[in-house]
Amino acid sequence: MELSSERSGDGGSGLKEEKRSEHSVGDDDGLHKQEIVVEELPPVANTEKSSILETEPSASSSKKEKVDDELETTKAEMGVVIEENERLKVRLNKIMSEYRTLEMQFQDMLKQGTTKKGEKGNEEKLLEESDLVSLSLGRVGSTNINNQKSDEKIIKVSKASKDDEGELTLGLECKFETSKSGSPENSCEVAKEEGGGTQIKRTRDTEDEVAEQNPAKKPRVSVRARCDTPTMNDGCQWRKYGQKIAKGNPCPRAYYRCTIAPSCPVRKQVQRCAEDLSILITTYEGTHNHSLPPSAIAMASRTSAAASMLLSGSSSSTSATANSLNFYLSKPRQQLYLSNPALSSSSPSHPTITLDLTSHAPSSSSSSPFVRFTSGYNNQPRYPSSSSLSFNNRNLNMNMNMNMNTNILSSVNFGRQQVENIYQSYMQKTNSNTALSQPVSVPADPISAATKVITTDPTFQSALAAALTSFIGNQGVNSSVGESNLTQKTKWEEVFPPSNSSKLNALAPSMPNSSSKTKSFMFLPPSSLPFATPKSASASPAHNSDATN
DNA sequence: CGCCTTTGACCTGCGC
DNA sequence: GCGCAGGTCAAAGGCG
Repeated sequence: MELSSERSGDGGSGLKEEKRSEHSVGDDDGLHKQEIVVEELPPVANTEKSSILETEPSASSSKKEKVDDELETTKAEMGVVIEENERLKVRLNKIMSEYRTLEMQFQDMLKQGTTKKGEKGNEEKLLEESDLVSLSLGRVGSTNINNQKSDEKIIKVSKASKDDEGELTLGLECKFETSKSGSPENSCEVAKEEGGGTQIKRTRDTEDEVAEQNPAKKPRVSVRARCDTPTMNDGCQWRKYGQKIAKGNPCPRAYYRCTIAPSCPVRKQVQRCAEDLSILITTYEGTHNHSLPPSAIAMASRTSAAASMLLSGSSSSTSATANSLNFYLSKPRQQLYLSNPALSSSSPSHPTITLDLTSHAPSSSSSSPFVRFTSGYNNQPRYPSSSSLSFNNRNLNMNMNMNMNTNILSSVNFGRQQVENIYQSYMQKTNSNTALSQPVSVPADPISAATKVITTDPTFQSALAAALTSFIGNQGVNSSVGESNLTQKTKWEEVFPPSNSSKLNALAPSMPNSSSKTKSFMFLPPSSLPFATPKSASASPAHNSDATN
């Protein structure tokens, strides 16, 4: 959405095409998609043949032989496709069986957790949560309060995955239309049903419309990154139009406007973190109304996706309690990562999502690694509008090009087993490729090992980010992602080859064909961080006085 | 000369 | 209503 309308248009049509093909068959998994190809091929071949025969009844024998040859070739190709189809069937069955196993294990874990928590006090509850290395998406506390309910939701999701329209139904229903007539922007319709309760529907044609509806809640995306240069090079051209000393931060805040197009409404604020001057906090606001240079696309898609996520989470007043996402992959003492006060206080009326690409989160007192992001308007009395995506490595480049349906997220939980599976998949891949690198010692505890890898290996971080993103970004609204889909698949398979990715796929029960259906996700190698380059000022010709601070 | 940064003034929203 | 803080405007000056 922050991307150009061109991109939106392209991606949108791509999405639509795929959806159409799904609908035409009424199945939502890759297996049947394959079958589409297989089943549709013969008629085509027959048609060709018959038409040739009919139009040229007096064709020479050589021509007939040619046709026969073509027929043979087609048959051979069909055979290959059928074989491939069979292989995919087997693989899918394996994935499904693994998923069911994992689901059972996870439910057992939840039950055990409920039992234990019933016996322990509040303080121990925190420890319990901490011990559960999980990627939990949902209301903060909801997993504690109502595990039974989340169990039901998970089951609903898995059931929904088998429904015809490729949408999540039953407990969750999500529908994304990439474009509507007259609007290059995306439309998002989210229907949520909680325990047979009311449905919340939301349609968003444009971000501006949302802004009109909630003028005080212009979404913003804030990026925290270590950067020595005055500004991050995000590929765009900016013009400084103001500077202010913000309260609570001695470093001045600089205001920039996008100058690629005169009418572009996108603005950004750049400010050094008061606590750590090496950290640059860049806050983006608005949507580009022009095409972006390639170097800017990555960041734009990232921020726009984060904004979209934020928007999708701010869809309604009730979502304030429902849109909290909480990934944590550590032993956090605090569920929430509180954004930097200097940042968050900048705009209490703006929902802000923070992509934290710094090594250490300011509020993370322990050395315990974490891969966590939180989103939501609640749970943070002081900074009610801020959310954060926080990763424990500066090199982690996770394209947050995802548009989360937080209603889905609220019913998704990753368990320890899943993390282990991710890790093991990663390790398999790593070990298969370690001929060129040093072997990785595998600690006895997979969680410890995973933790170690998370904190040390950007590749795995990217992979994990991919896992999370594919999980939560499946319902892509941002049409720009159509373009990035290939990238995603490629990178994903690099990290988790088909043989190893089954377990990961099993993590996405509601998205049986997540790898091919995921639209809203792209991740880039760490080296492609657009703002990490030493010459980042080239596209941001700012000479901020804050650099002297 | 055009584009950019700087910087003080002004506007606006919010809390008291 | 007032004050504060964030955000924006626009004139002035610098730079290539």
